[in-house]
Amino acid sequence: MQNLLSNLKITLNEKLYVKDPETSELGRNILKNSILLMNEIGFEAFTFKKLGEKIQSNESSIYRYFENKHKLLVYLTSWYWSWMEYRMVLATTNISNPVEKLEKAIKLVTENVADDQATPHINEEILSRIIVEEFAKTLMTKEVDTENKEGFFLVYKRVINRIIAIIQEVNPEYPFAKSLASSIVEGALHQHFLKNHLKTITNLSEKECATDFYTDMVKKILL
Amino acid sequence: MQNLLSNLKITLNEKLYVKDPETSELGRNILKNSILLMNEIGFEAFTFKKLGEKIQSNESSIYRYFENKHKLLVYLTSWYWSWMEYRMVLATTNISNPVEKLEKAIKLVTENVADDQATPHINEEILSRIIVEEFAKTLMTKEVDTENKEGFFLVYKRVINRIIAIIQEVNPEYPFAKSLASSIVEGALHQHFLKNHLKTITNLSEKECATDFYTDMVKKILL
DNA sequence: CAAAATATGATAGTAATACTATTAACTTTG
DNA sequence: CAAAGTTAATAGTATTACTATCATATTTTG
Repeated sequence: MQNLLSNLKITLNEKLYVKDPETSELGRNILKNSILLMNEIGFEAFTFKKLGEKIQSNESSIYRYFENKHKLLVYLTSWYWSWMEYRMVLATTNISNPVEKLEKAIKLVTENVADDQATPHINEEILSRIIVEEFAKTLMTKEVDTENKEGFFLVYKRVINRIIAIIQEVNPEYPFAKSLASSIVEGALHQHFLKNHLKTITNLSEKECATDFYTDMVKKILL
Repeated sequence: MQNLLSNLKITLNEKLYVKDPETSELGRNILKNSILLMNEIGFEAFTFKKLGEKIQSNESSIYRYFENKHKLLVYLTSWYWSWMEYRMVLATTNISNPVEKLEKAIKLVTENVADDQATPHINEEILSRIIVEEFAKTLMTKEVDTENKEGFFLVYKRVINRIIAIIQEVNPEYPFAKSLASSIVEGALHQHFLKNHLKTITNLSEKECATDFYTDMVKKILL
């Protein structure tokens, strides 16, 4: 899988950037360090000026890659969901049993993420923390409808649509396949957030992941 | 119920405000119009200056009630959850059958909200839209742990704890009561968000609410 | 009812943010 | 080697998120 991944370039919606950050050293440096800095200080306190200082480059150079920090966040989260989709395809193709397929897909979107060595400039473990803490902010803006039309959230929706398809394979009679799939993906992030910050209203503890909760849920609902 | 509510003053954590907005005409005006303005232009574009213009008052006067717009949002969302808790208590006390109790609680947190005439300065219908679009932002900050310790999210957690207790009454063997309860409350908001903006990944349509989806889910999981 | 306390309004000012524009230096490529 | 493109450095603007001060209006209370 590492070999496969190292040949795969994750290509994202061109509207997300001014200049493709994967095509230059500075661009990859922006990606790498924006993940680190955003994880350290949070999206609100994150600025291109601070990032410039961190990578010993200039604010204005970063603006040549991304229009603003919102689009950078959408880029990073799209990258994550694209990587997730790739792994989901790998994990579920050639598995004939739909239940097993669903279990694998759920495991992927609910478990704790480890760094994938195949992408040296992206630390997936840290990126997944940003997804837990900040992903909702990419959607919750007044521009969500415009940006949705421009395809900013296509990758995210594609991941959910794959899960919807598997749910329908498992039980074609179930009437809420879409809501169930989106609940699992969003809900898993939320449970991880709660385990980090509001521990009293989740059953997940310290290093536990949300897989058991959602696997149990899905089986009881669909089987 | 309207009579009961008109005698009930919703009292919130004193750390959320500088001066209690419920104690003056200007304060109530700030609450009323911050809900309207935030719904119109969204939390990011919302400023105390714009609110001042809207209510024909001064920016600096608003700062005498709230330190910043984040705390105002936490105040408004706490108000909402407090109102929700009150209605939940009313709807579930004296009902002996736990399943029926759970159904009523789920209905409350998943259905579309209508304005409650008992509170003239708060439009609950519009406030509920702000909850759907902005609530996650009250939690997703770098200060969440400090603010949680200061009790900013107590009301929200209390609503969830009431649902946890009912779930445990219905099925004491179920091992994920906490995660299920928090999933329902957060998930319902998210499904409403999707129905407004990303319609393809939810089964809810136009004016539909999330009650059927979650009632079905909970019954299959717990019974 | 007068003095004191409090609430509000108006204005000014500051530091930081989120950019845009310009110019210069350096690097790559045809 | 000249042209084109990339990056760095600097400066500048409008807006935001406040803080401080002072005047005035209103309310409280002794």
